[in-house]
Amino acid sequence: MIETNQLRCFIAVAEELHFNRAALRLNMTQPPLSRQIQLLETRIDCKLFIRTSRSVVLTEAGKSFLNDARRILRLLENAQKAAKDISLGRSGILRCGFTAVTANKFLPQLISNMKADIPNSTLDLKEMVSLRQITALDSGDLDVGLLRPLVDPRKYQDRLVSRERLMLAIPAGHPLGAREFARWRDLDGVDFIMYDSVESKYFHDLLTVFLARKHVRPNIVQRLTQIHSMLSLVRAGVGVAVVPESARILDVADVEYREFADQSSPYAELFIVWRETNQNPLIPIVVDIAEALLEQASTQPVQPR
Amino acid sequence: MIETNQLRCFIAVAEELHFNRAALRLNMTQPPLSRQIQLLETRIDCKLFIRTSRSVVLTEAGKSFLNDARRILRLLENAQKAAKDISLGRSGILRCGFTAVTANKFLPQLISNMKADIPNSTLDLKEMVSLRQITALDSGDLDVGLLRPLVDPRKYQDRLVSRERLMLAIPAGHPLGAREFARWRDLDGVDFIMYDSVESKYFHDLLTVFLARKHVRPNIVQRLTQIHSMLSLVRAGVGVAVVPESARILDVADVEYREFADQSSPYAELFIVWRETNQNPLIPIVVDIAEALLEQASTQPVQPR
DNA sequence: TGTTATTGATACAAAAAAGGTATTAATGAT
DNA sequence: ATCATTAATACCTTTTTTGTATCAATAACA
Repeated sequence: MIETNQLRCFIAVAEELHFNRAALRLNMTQPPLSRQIQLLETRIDCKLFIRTSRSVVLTEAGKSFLNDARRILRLLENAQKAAKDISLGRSGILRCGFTAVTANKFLPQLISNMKADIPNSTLDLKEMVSLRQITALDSGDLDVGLLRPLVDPRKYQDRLVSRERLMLAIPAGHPLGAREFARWRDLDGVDFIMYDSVESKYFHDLLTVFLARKHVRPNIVQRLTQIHSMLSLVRAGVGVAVVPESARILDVADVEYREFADQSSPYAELFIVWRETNQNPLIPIVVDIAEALLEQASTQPVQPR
Repeated sequence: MIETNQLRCFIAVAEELHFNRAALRLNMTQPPLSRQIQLLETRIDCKLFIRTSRSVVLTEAGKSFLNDARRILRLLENAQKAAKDISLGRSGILRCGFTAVTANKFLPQLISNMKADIPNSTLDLKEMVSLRQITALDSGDLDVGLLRPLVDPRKYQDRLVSRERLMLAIPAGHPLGAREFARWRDLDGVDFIMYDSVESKYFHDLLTVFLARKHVRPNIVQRLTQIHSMLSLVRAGVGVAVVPESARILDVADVEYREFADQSSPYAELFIVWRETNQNPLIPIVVDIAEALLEQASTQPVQPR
């Protein structure tokens, strides 16, 4: 069976294309190196180098194997480091799902706080819609998810980690900008850019329910998924939109924001969710960090740049 | 440094959670297995198992390392297999130059036979004129070339892979279409579409030499490079042309073809060419396949669609 | 509570593998 | 034709791994 030492020998020779220099680099002499390479070649049962007594070149098979050998050694080092870090309780890898909206404000903060508190930890981030995150939690592809509230509490633990006000986004100079605070009833009949009912189900439902309760019927001119696209249309004067506060970070020119005066205005909530059975020691740590962010956020509102 | 053998030992113990059973599975005795695991633990510098003298359990670090160890061994096996496959020519990349005319008939057959015989192989096709292919073979940019005979036999290996008759292409209703077989002498003074002397040097020289020997002087009204363009002009009634049999595949409407009665009529030959020093294991295989196509072709002439 | 059976660790000798030195064989350069 | 370079081979030494015998710890059971 192939040993990693042979991989190291092979990589050295492949990089130097010279047995003597390679041996020097490996702190050994040339003959045993030659034999290690021969051994390797008999084990995988194919020539890796073409040697004339004057030069050494990689075969096609050798090139392929060089790639793989490098990758394998890299993986081995990572595995080693990961195991040690875990044993020191210091870190490890946390696979974390997130939804596109999260990326605006919450995620950057989470990442930087994670780095500060647990320097050796790795957040393995994967963007996926809330529902997909749930299945990934089940299959073990994710350790935690950052998603909108739609979770079956029997199987999952969750904590609220972000709670943002919704704001009115209007093009500069729009009549609704005259007031310092927006009023919901003013949206009645106004050209309005709405969330897609499938792709952005959470925001769609949130707004639809709230508008219906307020008996306000804006004139929906477009349905979109990406908040960024919505703001572009707002800027173009297609209509107004209601977006979470963190959308300000996108910093779209010529778009202004107004808070709603009405204190009953809905919040967009974000939860961190994980399976109770998942033993990853980073989970309680990241949950703490994420919860701490909620408190920070409530005292320090988003400012436009 | 960690050796793959230690990974195998570790996986066995992690799966059996029992040193004796694991040792049995590894065809060894328990004491050396214990020491291998200890060695592994000192090398990655963390405990992988919690052993009471009665039971063995994985630590968190051990669980992480088990995942990685399995993945690494799997990768190693795949790497081994991939390298061997390439060396056997069961997979890999063959960079193959071809001339535009080749693409009509020969190349599609070659590609489909390659796919059938060596499913994992990739033909990396690059269209270039014969001369350019030669320089590309020298520089190592190509493994094989499909080109017209103009090769210095000292540096290259070559094999004939295609041999086609030239045919007369005429617009429907042209007087020369009256006969079932064309005669070269009938071309004397006839409006004729000729090959470009530079870009289509091979066909140009072939025809020029042959016509001169027959003392036939057609009236050359146009010089072109692309056979397809020539046939378009034939169709438009600009003149007649002499094209390789495989041009029929282009299936230009209102153009008819006549074989030459004269058995001495020239052939258009195609060779597969490679450098003897090129070790790509796919070369002998593709050469075989290409040669086999010649035999097929000689018994099965091109039919118009 | 004492005995036994089970199980991983340790000690030491034997075997295998890897490494080192000296030399050979092949070949490009002079 | 000779020399220099370079990978392979032969042979010996050192290191590593393995196996046998045994120990130490402990759970099971009488």
